[in-house]
Amino acid sequence: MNTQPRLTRNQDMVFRVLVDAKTPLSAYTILDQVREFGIRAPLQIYRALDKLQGWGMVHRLESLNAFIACARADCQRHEMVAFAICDKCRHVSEFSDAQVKAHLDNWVGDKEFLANQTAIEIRGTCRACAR
Amino acid sequence: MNTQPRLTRNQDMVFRVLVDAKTPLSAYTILDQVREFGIRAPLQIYRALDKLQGWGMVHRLESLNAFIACARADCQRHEMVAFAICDKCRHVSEFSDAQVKAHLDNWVGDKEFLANQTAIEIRGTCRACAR
DNA sequence: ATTCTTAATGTTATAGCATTACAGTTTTTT
DNA sequence: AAAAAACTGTAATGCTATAACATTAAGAAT
Ligand SMILES: [Zn+2]
Ligand SMILES: [Zn+2]
Ligand SMILES: [Zn+2]
Ligand SMILES: [Zn+2]
Repeated sequence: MNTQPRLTRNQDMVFRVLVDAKTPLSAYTILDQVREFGIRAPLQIYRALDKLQGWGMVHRLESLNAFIACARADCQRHEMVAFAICDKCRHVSEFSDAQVKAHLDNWVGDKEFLANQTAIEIRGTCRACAR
Repeated sequence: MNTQPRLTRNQDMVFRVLVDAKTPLSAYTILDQVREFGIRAPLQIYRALDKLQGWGMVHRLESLNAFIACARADCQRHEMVAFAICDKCRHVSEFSDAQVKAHLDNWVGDKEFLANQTAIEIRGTCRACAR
């Protein structure tokens, strides 16, 4: 998507909260953590998140209605990314798999479907939580 | 998941609405369509949807917060299913791809992640809407 | 520097999605 | 018949997201 400029004050606050978090956060949880810095409304969070997502710095986890900082260096490059989400501890592993991407691209190509964005989210239990 | 018994009154009403629909419906849209039959509260819809999902008769589209009747004969079998969702007309194509499943199984196997459920949702534009 | 233009911010209100808690009923099993 | 399990009804509440509008800040053009 668009290339990333210098972050504004709100964008920077939201991004920092997500980077520090060990688990995905909802927009309202982020809001709670930046209230002390003068942000008061959900919309301020959602606007910052929209920008950060556009720059590949943050991902939205559709099955959680939550957001997480990108775990990779430069995420707008690999464009199809998958998440393994632990339902016990909420740890999230981000990865990309070229072969999965190839197969899905293949399918949508056959159907002449124009793909914009793909969400792959695996819910389960991580190794640590499985003991 | 569990094998499907005879549907109760509420489950049957909700399922029929979804089967008749041409696009995914939110729980509240379903509610609107069954109010005339005496259902009044969202929870009655969500309870029916939970059961129907467990039996593989209905899928939840995470990126839409909406639900759709399964397009396949016996969906609890193939357990990893993907959706291509048109953002213009909301048409949804359900498909499964053994190779995608194999690659993702491979990844979670390496990480010793115990997968329960996988959501794959491709958002974009269908052939008809692309002209 | 001043105007023009675009992007970001602040605020309130509202819309949309989902669950908790509790009480009652029906169905199935023993 | 009694006990257990599944399903239903209802009200209240909580969480997630956007619409609408006014204001301010930042960048480009003259
Ligand atoms: Zn990423
Ligand atoms: Zn875990
Ligand atoms: Zn299905
Ligand atoms: Zn379409």
